[in-house]
Amino acid sequence: MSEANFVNDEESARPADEARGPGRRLHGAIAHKLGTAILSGKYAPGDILSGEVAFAEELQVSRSAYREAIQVLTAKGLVASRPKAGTRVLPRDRWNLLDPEVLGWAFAGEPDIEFVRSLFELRAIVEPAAARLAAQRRDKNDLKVMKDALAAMRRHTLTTEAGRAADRDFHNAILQATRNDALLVLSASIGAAVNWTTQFKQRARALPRNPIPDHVRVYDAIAAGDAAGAAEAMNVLVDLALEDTRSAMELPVGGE
Amino acid sequence: MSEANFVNDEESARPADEARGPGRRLHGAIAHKLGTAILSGKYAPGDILSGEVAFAEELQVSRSAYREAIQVLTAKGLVASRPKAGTRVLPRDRWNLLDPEVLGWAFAGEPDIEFVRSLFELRAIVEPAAARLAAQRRDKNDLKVMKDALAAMRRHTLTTEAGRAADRDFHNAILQATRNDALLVLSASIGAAVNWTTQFKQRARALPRNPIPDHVRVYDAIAAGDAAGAAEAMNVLVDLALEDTRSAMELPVGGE
DNA sequence: CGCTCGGAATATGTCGGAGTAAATAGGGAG
DNA sequence: CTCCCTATTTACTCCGACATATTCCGAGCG
Repeated sequence: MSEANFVNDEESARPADEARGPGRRLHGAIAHKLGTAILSGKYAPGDILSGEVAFAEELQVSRSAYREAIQVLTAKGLVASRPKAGTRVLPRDRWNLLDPEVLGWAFAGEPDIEFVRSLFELRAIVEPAAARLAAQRRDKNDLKVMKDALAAMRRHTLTTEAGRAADRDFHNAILQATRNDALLVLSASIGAAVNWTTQFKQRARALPRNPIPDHVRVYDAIAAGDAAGAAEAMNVLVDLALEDTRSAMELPVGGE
Repeated sequence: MSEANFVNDEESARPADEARGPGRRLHGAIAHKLGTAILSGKYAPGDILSGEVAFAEELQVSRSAYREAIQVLTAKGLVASRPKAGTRVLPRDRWNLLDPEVLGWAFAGEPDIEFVRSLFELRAIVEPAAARLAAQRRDKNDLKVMKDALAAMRRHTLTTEAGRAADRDFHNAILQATRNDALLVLSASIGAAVNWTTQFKQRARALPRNPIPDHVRVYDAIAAGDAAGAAEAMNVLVDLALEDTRSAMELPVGGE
């Protein structure tokens, strides 16, 4: 129906250089620009973003556009505004790091290694438990989605974007099968970690293991309703991914 | 520097006692009103919020105020707006349920039992693992914060707001000690679940166990650096809280 | 009778200005 | 010399108007 693609995900995809023109979602572009600047450390916590008028003039946009962007950042816990005091960057523990858009900003430039480590620890904690719940609660449709994702992973390799998307879909289907809304919100964070794994391994030219069999083991346990087996299989999968990524991270990022 | 306490958050610290008070900014009040309406199910996913002008007239505010509120909801993934098509409520899996403000909206009215269950499952998954990491990484300051929180829990009972705040502080300190930013973001969600536990048990007049000894066991294990013991002790703590809440939830909410 | 193209209506996105609250600096009193 | 009160400056918050993009509907054509 027409409601299917109502959500336009391609917002904030273009830089703000064309701010003057009839761009779409001007404040989205500003928010992207400021968000990446904050996440990359260009603005440190406690720093002040000089006033509305200064920024609006610098970016050649009206104050409203800048203001709406600030509103977005405020809603995500990145900044706080007060009269006379200006807009300040909040300390990191206020940031909503699991917000999909914030994650995108974090991975837009060179993501912080410590943050990637945090994400992998989150995976190692959440995904085995999620696989356990999924084994108990999955229905036929969940299994079909997982099976299709596995097939897509086999068809395209992990070297293609389609393959990585299938990988994310597989992990997402497990979270969906837990019937837990709070866990489902983590899908963006876990997807980012999964994506980072494959992309990083590819960059480091270290693709020592074929991850498909490990995924199949997880699927089989979930399909069989084997909760303990699913948790253990997922544990193995995450541990291997963590190990590969950790060994790859020791090397300098730019291999060439 | 003197910039330390710039973040006087009088909006995220209070749970829901000042729900109707327009103490915040105007657009914040609108966002609260609309957010609670969406979270309570008054607006179902896919529903359209009639145009800006209609709402602005209905609420007796200007379009900008309404618009900024919509911007906040959009940033939290609750709604999406397109020209001519109006503003629609997104499906639940897009909502950022772990956002502190969204959580506050969810608990403002009668929270959904299924959602509370999801939050408790999240606790059961994350907190033992967090205690394990905390036992390995905590420093003296972390232990001091936990000890102070325990003392405050003893001084005030769980029946007072101060006591509940101390309870949340204790669990928060554990997350802080994990040195994991991704886990730290979950503090709001876990704090909401913790708060709900004590408040609900109080309402149901079922306070069968003194939770302090369980907390002390967790603290001792973390202080001793006993990772496995900390995880197990936290496991017991969460299981008991879950059991108590589950048995209380069977009863009708209004005990009188 | 069905499809396509074009115009009009409508809701969103954007802009600049007025009002208000807060922090700082300066002056006066103790 | 120190402390408190007040006035000014500053920057956010709110408001109404304009521009623009998208959708719906109708007319014309095949």
